[in-house]
Formats: sequence, structure tokens, C-alpha cells
Amino acid sequence: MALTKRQKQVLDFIAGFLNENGYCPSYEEIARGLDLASLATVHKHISVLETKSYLKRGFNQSRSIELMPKYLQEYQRPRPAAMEIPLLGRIAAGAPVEAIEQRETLNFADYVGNADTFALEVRGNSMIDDHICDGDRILLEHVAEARDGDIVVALVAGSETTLKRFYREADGMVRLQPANSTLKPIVVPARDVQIQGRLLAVLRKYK
Amino acid sequence: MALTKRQKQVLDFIAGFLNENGYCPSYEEIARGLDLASLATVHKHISVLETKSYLKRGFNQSRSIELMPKYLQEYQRPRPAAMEIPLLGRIAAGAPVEAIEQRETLNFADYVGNADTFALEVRGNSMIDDHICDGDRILLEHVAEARDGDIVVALVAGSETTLKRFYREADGMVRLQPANSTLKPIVVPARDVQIQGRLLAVLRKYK
DNA sequence: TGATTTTCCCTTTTTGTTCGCCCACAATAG
DNA sequence: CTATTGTGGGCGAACAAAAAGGGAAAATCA
Repeated sequence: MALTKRQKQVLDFIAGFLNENGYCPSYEEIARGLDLASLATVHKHISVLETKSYLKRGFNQSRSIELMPKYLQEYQRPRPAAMEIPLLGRIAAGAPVEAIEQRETLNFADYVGNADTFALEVRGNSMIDDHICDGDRILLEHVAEARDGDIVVALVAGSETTLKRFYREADGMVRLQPANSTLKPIVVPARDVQIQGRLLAVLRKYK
Repeated sequence: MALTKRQKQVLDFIAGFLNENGYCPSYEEIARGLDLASLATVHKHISVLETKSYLKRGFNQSRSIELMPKYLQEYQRPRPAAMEIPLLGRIAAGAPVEAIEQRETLNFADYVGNADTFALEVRGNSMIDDHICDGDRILLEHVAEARDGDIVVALVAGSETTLKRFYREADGMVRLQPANSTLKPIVVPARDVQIQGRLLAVLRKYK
């Protein structure tokens, strides 16, 4: 069952309040928030929203409104339309945010090279000096060849897969350089190294 | 049953409105949107669309139009390329890739908290010890309050915006801690600090 | 006891429905 | 070739019902 304009406003207010405060508003607070003079009106709205199963509440229990999954499904979906996010400016240490002129946006599509992109989760700190940390997820592009200095996923001697910087050395040797001063580079004949992917992006999530 | 040109216009307008606002338009609003002077005309269109089962509505109920799956099937774009990438495994220093069991995927939607997310580009190395580098782009969520240890964008004394770790100190003071041993923390009264956003994610792109 | 929710009954506003009538165009029958 | 008929699209006004809002008081929980 569809919502009317006002009903959606009420629902959104409750959702917003819940999000802000972690507990649900009293009818009094809803009335203030929506400029209503009578609790009867609030009560009526809540009742309708309950019959339409956008929320539920305990009878006569104060602050007992809970949103039903229906609301989240219909209205909280993280904008599937375009994976774009406004890019508001640049932030520097101790300097104000430089505003960015036009409405610039950050688009996730820019982080994906072509269709042949895959992801890995990083374990360990072998690339920590390049600021790639344990738990980070990396996007890689399947390539056969790498250029000097690229960060690649390489299969060494058919058994061992590592994330390293790639350099060609003299005499057909290849050096796979970790970015961690406590680890030693691997130097092997080029024919023993198979490049599986080249680093495109690093994604790190905070909780 | 096929639609006429005008009928499709009406249907598209309703779909667009629904998408924008989360609730359906009144006949009045449809009339304005399509430059019609009479609600009777709108009513007639809706009735036709209902018999052709592109939508349904409740009798005498305001804002009760719902689109039927038929419309979505016929006219809705075929999924805007889900921003998903296969997550193939975990890679560790010098160890083979641990295969991941099922077809797990990395979804960009996971990096966006809610609708209220914005991005900034990082300048400088004030957070380098937290592995946030010059040129990285960060996703932030608008929040009013921060918890101890959160990385936040804070406006200090109304003039200076910085990316720092946030800690509450004694006597109502707040410490904004850079992650760079060469920089000193900022300690100011809590009332001089306005939190503008909390760090959700770091994105780094390689060329 | 105080904060909250529920209920009764009423008014106002918003919205949907209906009826008669109009025009333009295309297909069809005379 | 013309007259007739059907259909999509449109208009305005009168009317009816749902939605929304209100005041006050009773009921309930903590």
C-alpha cells in the first residue's frame, strides 16, 4: 500500500529521529517536529503507517515505534541509480577546505578499469610502506605484462602468489619488491614469474 | 495492450514523481506536470492505464497509485550495471591466495553509508601514519557527534578545517590528533570544534 | 505521579469521481 | 467522395469521500 505525502513525511521524520538519537520520538516530539498541534493527529498517522506495515509499535508502550524492513527496502536503498557521490573539495592539514568549483562528483566507475577487473583482500603488512594495509581491498586488472614500478599480483614459480612492486633487472631477472623494510625483495628469472594482475585501486572501509 | 504516446507520458511522469518523492502524485500534480487543465482528463488517463494493468489504485483513495510489474518490465532500464566486482580471495605476503568459497563480491554500495555521504580529496600527509596519503579520496558521512578515536573532518574555531583523529579530553577539551609524528595535536575547547563528517572509506587510484 | 499513549468527536483541507460537452483524426459505410 | 462512427485527448464544474488536523479527556505504564 502506498503512502501519501504527509505519511511519508511522518515516516521520514521518525526515521531521521531514530537515526540521530538512537531512540524513537514520543508523539509529542513528532508533533513538534512536524508542526502539529494535536497528538490525536500524530496517533492517527502512526496507526495508518502501522496498518500499512511500514512500522510497528507496542500497545500503550511509550517510544516503542520500530521501522519495518519495508521502509528500509523502499526508501533507504543507497541510490542504486548512479554510484556517484558529491566531491565537495580538497582538505589539507590545517588549511580550510578548498572548495571545488563545479558540481564535481566521485564516480565508482572510475575505479574499475574495464570488465576484466577483480578484487582481493589484503592480508599482512608486506606493502605497508606503500600504505596498503591488512584488511584493505584492492582492485586489480588482468594484464599479462607489467611496467617497471607497477604494483602487481604475481605468481612466482608456480606456487606462491604475492603483491609486490615489479622491476626488471639485468640478465632476464625480475625483482619483486615488497614495501616493507623488514622484508627482502624476491629476485627470480622472468620466466618463473607470471603476472596475474596490476593494481588499479585501494579501498579501505572504516566502521 | 499497448500504450499510446500520451498514455506513456502520463505513466512516465508518475514513475518519475514516485522515484523522486517516494510518494505518488495527486491528480492535480499530474495535471500540472503534463500541462493539463482538467482533472477529468487525468482521471481518464489513469483509468485507461488501470484497465491496461500498468498500474493500480484504491477507489477514492488519494495518492494510492502503484505501478504494476508490467510497467517496470517494459519500460524500466535493465539494471544500471550493478557496481559489483568479484572478490576472488585474500592475498598475503608470500603466501598463496586463499580462495574464497562462494562467489563473493565487492559492492561499492558497501562503501557508502547512507544518502548523506560526501567525498573530499586529501592534500598533504598529515594522516600518513594512518595510511591516508596525498591525493587519496575519502568518503565521509555527515554526523554531528564523533566517538573517541574516529577520524573526522572538523572545523576548528570557525576557520580551519582539518582531517584528524578525535579524542575527548578532561575539562571539556577536545584533542585533534594528526597521524604524523612531525605534527602536533590540536587541543581546544569542545565548543570551538564542529564535526563536519566522519571517515567512512579511503579510495586510492593508481594509474 | 508524571510522561505518554489512546480515544471520542468534531472541523477543515485535499483529493478523486462523475457528468456533460468539445475537438481532431482515422477508419469505414454509403 | 462524402457522411458516419469510433477513439484518444481535452475542459469545467459540482459533488463526495478520504486525509489531515484539532481539543479535551481518559487510560496506561513506569
